[in-house]
Amino acid sequence: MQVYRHVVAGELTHTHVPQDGADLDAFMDWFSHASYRGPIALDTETTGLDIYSPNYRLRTVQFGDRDTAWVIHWERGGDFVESAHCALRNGRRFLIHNAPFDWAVLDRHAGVPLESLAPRTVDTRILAGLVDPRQPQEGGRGTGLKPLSAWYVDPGAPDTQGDLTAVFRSLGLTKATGWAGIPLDHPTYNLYAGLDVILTSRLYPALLAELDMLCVRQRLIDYEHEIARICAVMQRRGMVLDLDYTRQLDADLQREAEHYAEVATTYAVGNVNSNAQLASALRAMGEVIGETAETRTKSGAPKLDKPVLLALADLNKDWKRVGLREPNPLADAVIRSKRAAKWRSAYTSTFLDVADSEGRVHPFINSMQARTARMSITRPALQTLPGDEARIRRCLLAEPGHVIGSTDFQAIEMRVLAALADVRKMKAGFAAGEDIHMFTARLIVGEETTEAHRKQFKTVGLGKIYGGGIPTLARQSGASEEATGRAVRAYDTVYPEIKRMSRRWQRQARETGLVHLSVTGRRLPLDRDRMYAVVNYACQSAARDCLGQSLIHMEEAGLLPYLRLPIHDEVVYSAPQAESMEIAREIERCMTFELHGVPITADSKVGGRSWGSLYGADH
DNA sequence: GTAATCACG
DNA sequence: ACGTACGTGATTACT
Repeated sequence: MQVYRHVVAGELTHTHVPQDGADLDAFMDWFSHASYRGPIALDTETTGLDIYSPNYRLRTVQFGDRDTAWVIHWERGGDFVESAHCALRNGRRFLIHNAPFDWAVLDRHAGVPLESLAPRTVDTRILAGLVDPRQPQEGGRGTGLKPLSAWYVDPGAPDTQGDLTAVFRSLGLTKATGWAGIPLDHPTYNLYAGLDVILTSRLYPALLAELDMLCVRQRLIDYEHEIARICAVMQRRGMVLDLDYTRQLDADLQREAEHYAEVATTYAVGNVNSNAQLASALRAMGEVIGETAETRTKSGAPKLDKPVLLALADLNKDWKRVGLREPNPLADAVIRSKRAAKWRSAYTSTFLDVADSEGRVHPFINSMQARTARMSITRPALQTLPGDEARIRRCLLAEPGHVIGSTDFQAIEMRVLAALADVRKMKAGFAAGEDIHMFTARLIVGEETTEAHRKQFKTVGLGKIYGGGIPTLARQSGASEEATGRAVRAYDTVYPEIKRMSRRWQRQARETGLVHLSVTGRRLPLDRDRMYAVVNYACQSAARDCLGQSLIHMEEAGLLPYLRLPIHDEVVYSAPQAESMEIAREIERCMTFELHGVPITADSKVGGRSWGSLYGADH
């Protein structure tokens, strides 16, 4: 038996690394008596993050409590696999920090279905996020194992991941190759593998005590674990990639990027991503850029973003000729080259990189990422695919014989605002089934309300949710500050409860440590200099919890196998063509309920085989 | 690492 | 006292 000793918070800990059958028997003996010591921490070390690539390997599985860890070398196969497998399947409850990752690894590479593991998992990352969702750079304690261990367990706890990258370098490996290349018996690798479970184990009682002290309800903790599990099922299912189309588009975009980059070089811009080169070249052509404060960035450089370049190229935001000026050919070439290169690197190339051997992408869904617990999707970032044309979304398909559907909440944040701030007239509008922005416009303008009025008050409503001021709203809408000011004052007159509730929430937060307690009991920390953001946080998090509750309804209704992605106020799914309308109706039903007397409603679109069929020119 | 940029709700 | 646009992921240039 290899044993490593390490002092954690002044106490000696032991990390055991079994070398033979007798050592594994000792592990099983420890494991079978571990029930006296509460839930066991569980972790894995693997060859990297590309869980779905064909040469991915599970290297070790670690188990531990507050002073003892066992690092089982899964990679050695035979009895090592047998022992770890036996422990994993024995029905015991486990603590995992960031469980969705280990669920996915163990489901795919250890034959432990997430249906078996997830219901007996407590995720310490979820617990930490319910205490304080902020990252260290936002003034929080973070939700990573390292910052949390430093806060709750031992300020001197090693940065097990960070320190290992230094070890990788000393072995001639990199961050990318180290996890796969480090020898299985490397002492630091094994010690740190063990420390991860020891730290997780020690985090647990500290977080439980904190949650208890803060009166965070168990119902919320359970709810988040269910949502995490549902999202893990969606990740495991993944989404079909149209490989031929994606390869073709990737090549087309590469040609497009290179062609326009070539054009840019004829204007002395050798690198279209260098704004310094671009600024001097545009000035040499006689263009006026960065002359006023508004046309410069924070650091004083001339602003050269998409709106600026589109205007120079005489294009509107739909990339159509305006006819206001002679198009600047350099600006035109640079935006086209940059867009093609970005679409390729962010989308098509990533799709091809992360696809599994069957051509499916399995995006990582972080079910409580933002401060408001909004979800995020990465590898690839499927929440941020271009919506103005369908080319990128066409890469993603429904299953064979299925079609893509999308059901979204209708104006969810406005409804949530009406419900939470108890906005009397707004609630009446929703209760009457009205289009809320038209309803508002009619309340203020009267009979002669036009589509332009609707648009104006929609902007004001969005401004209320974001906490925007008159100058920002005016800039957004293009209207004058006078007109915008009048519209905002009229809005405040018909819906006075919003401002009142904002002040009340801010006052309450000042009395309770700058934390707003959401309608679901979630703790939303506020920044002292941005207290006005409480309205946004309350609405955004309540809207997120509406989606979370809907996902739970959908699972209960047997719809989880169809679900593919949660996108803030929308779910995307793949449904058998013949039943697609019925499934869409069922999903709508799962997204329909009341919140404080305000109807929350949903609306579906059902398309063809590709996600792109719901977007752009195809639609 | 920070800033700038661009993609989304 | 007043007013403040919110939340993400990803890439690239530059220090």
